[in-house]
Amino acid sequence: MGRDRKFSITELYEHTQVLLLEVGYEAFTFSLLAERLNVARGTIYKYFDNKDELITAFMIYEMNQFMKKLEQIEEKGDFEQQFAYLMEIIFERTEIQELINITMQVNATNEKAVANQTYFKDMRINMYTCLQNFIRLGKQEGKLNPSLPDTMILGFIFQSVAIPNHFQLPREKWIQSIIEMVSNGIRT
Amino acid sequence: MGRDRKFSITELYEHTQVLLLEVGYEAFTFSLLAERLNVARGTIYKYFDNKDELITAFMIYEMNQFMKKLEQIEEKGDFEQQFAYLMEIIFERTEIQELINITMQVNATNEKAVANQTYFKDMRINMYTCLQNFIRLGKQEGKLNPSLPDTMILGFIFQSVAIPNHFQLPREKWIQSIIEMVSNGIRT
DNA sequence: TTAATAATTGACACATGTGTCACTTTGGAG
DNA sequence: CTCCAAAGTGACACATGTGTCAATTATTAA
Repeated sequence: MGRDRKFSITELYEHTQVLLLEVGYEAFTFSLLAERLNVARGTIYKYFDNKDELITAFMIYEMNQFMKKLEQIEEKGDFEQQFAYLMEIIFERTEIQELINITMQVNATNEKAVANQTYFKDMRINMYTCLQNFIRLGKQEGKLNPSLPDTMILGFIFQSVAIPNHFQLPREKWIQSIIEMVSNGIRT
Repeated sequence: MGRDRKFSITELYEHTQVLLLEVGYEAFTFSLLAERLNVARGTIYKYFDNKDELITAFMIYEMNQFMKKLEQIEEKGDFEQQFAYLMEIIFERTEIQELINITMQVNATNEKAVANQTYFKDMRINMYTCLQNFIRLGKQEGKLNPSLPDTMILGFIFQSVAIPNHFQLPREKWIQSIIEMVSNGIRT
């Protein structure tokens, strides 16, 4: 029994994402979020004790979505196909990298938030180790430079989506240039 | 006449930088800065009307420092020497990129801050155009991939310093890997 | 020593965010 | 229809940041 909810947790997460990208971690408030959800601020406290707990929980949700996609990489055949797939899902969610940076700003003190953050950090490690297979495959197939540390290769790939497009190149040209640079660098 | 100042603008900028990198844009306050400078908060208002004006002024100062170094690139001879020099000064000040991202968060309303921000954005454009010669030289010498847009190459170079070093590789190895990846990509 | 001047201080009034909680609303079970 | 539990509300007390300004302090020219 009990009355119907005015919003689902999924809806809450969606607005959280939009707001976080709009205003950043520090300026994100329960007041703002409540306004977007058309509920009283107090309502949100029924679900999350505070901002840090909410944001860390949101990021776990977000990372899970991404991991589901990421895990499919193993079914994609050889290195070339896996590489193409990885770039595809990264550019499908260019905001993930930014959200991760925002989440890194969280300095949790609340117990649940600390637990969430620890869990979230483990997920990042998991992501890297999950992709180690992909890197290893690339090196085995002689496609990746074996002298580069695996983690640096991964960091490089994920960082590349953050390259600014100040001069308003068409998105397709932008993506294509990045993939070319990640693959072969800037030199001839 | 008049009494001696308790701090110079340069000192103020130094503490501003440290604080901005420590706590980020939103959490940066005059209270915090005043504490670091061992003065009353009110004192800072004699020099800057508010946080946005201070941060934008600081970034102009910071960019000027960097530009002084950057402009020397033309005296460095051929493309290879210029490239080495550019990477050297970028890694000498890895924080510049982060500070630029922080400054991008400023949403100035105050008149002086808006003017500063406009000026700051012009400086970035200047930096890019100043480096266009460098890119052009590289392409002329047949060292840079001519199919890549100049601005993308520059964005790629500057973005690369932000690659995280989560797994604590020694700094030298980290820098060396980045330069290798920027130059030749991750593939063999 | 004193007057002029500039730097500094700290209290004040205001604004915004936080976490809590007694109270209200809603909807289904009986 | 009545009652209960879950969901939602909004006011309260508190905390922290902002911008201002009259008063205080330090320095030096005369």
